[in-house]
Amino acid sequence: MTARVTLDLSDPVPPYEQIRRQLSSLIAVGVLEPGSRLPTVRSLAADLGIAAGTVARAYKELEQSGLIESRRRNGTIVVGPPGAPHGVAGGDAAVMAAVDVLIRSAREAGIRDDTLIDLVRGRLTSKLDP
Amino acid sequence: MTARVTLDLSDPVPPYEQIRRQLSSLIAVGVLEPGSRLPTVRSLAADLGIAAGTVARAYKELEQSGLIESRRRNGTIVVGPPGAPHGVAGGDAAVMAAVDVLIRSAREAGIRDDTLIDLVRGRLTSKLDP
DNA sequence: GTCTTTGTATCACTAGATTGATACAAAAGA
DNA sequence: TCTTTTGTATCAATCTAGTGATACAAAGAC
Repeated sequence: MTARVTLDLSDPVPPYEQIRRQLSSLIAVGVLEPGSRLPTVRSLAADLGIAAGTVARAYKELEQSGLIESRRRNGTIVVGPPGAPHGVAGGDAAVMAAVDVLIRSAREAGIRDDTLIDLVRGRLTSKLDP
Repeated sequence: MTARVTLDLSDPVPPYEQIRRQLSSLIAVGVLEPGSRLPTVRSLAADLGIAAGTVARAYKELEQSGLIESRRRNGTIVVGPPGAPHGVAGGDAAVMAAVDVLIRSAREAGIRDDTLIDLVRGRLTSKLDP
């Protein structure tokens, strides 16, 4: 249960952000279910060969996003995604399906992955007002 | 036609990246159609109050993504998105529709915007092998 | 052929981000 | 109550990315 997070030091994305992204999407996908315990900051740091503070930073940001919850001495557990607070598991399934549809149609249209991300981002921000 | 790009200096995202993202999504959405002329690096830089090299960097990355094409003395024009090279306008419309469906279902599920981006990213990378 | 307008390349400076180390704080358990 | 295990805070060192300035190069206009 340790090796679900990987680091690529040649990636320009900094380690704490790699950790954050991977855990975020694992939680969003449902691989990490609410109640799951994450490794302690020290153990994950040791596994990855980095400082504990780096893992702590990733955890902190995930907590601010409402995906996990850290308590001293108790460790860190998954509480999200916050979308289906009443156990409505269908919500996330619908989102996942929508993601897959999007990716398939984007690939068919020949849109690059980076461009697709930009597209979603742009659409998200432009949907704030209306 | 100049003010379609905005800078937010308080945003941690650097200026060149803000420019890149905005133009990328404008092109992907179709607001900037193939053949459109982008402002010159100097004029856009002057409008935004930044150095020309900063705009040039954004343009360079967009060119590497295949979205625009720069020629000396000729300026820079939109050539993409590369998805519908034969004028199949329906391709991008399908992608746009998929994006909207995704955003709507994510909002209904209460998923944060940042988390949604992470989710799409994670799904994109995990879809490389299979 | 010259001039002017465009993008391109380079380079040093600065500012900020990231990290690792260390010390601190809380909370559970013996 | 003492100890241990966890997360948290801090802080300085390093490193890298981003920028602005300047000079260069190509290509069309005249």
